[in-house]
Amino acid sequence: MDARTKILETAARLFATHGYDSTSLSVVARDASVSKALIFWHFENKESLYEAVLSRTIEPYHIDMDELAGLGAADRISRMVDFYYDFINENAHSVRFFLSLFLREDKRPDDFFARVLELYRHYRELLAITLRAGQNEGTLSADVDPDLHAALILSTLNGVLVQGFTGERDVASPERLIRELKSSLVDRLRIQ
Amino acid sequence: MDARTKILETAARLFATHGYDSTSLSVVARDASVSKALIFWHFENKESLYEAVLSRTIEPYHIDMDELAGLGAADRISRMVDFYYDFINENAHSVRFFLSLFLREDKRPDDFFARVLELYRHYRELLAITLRAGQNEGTLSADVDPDLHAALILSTLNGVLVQGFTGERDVASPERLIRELKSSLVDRLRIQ
DNA sequence: GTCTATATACAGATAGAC
DNA sequence: GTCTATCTGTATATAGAC
Repeated sequence: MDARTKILETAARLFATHGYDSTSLSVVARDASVSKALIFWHFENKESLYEAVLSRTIEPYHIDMDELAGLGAADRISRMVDFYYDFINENAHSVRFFLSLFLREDKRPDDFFARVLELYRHYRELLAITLRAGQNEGTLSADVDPDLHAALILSTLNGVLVQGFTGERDVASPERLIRELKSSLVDRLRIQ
Repeated sequence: MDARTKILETAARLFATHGYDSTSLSVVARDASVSKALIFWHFENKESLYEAVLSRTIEPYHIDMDELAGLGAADRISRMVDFYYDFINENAHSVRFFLSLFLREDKRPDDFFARVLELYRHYRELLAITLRAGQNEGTLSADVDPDLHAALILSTLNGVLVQGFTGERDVASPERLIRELKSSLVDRLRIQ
């Protein structure tokens, strides 16, 4: 691996765990086994390095809802819930990082946040569209507002993932919570 | 207001918005209109100031579930949901701050986190107890696990508050989400 | 209790050799 | 591309006058 990549990976790990200000370039250099000066040769300054790290981090984020064809609306939603949960698990470190950035008022590079929010909205719209389709087909109960209920499902998913991040899992594992979510917020809408 | 209190309040605001490392004592001193040296006279060092701030922040946190007597189980749960939501709104700044601390791996003073987690568990237990009581009375459906369902309600509440923090409220306001939460996760359990 | 002045360490960033 | 040596600013923290 070349030095530039080594720097990026090391910085990504440190930024994500300690934050921007608490991560000194001296430590990045030491952990990446390069000199501080080399960081400034590859990146204009600390902020540029940070942006390069965010850019790399967000790169694999995408929504790809294939293999949903042929399923009923409720099953499609159920799969979408699993998709979201798997995505969070696969990207746990960076998702946690982005969430912590959202909660801080400073150091929020708007470009990246816009992209994350866009993916988020897109996913919510897919949920809402699927709910509405199920209602129109007559396979899902019509007594919920599709947009509102989609937002609730997403909020619950976020709550479950936050729960996972805080390490509070004595009562209910994330997996059990996801099953209960599906049971209470998806399966109850099914019309036989 | 005495200087010590002024320092504590200024530091609380700055720590909460910018975090520990990004908050310099020079800025705290300037915003509190005191000298840097005075901070060190009142507090041993920056970390002590931080702990004093956390201690003050957490002080008003408590769970006080009065005026629930006489209500049926479902209404009690509904009130508890409102209680949680109101609590978050009243303490939005500090709750947001604590949540962001939970997501970082460093600077987690364990004493305070233990206290916050204890309140959290206590609230969840109150929910679970009330659910179980309703099932035993026959006013709530018995086809959910009380502990698991209580955890799900709490996860959803947390998701709604995170949603509020991220500023994503175009589709659904927190208030509408809370109403949908009650409708889907509480009212559906009612047995007439 | 509160201040000014200062010590000390380390941050981000640059110069210049190789 | 990569290094060592160094500059400059600012951070935490202390000394000592009032």
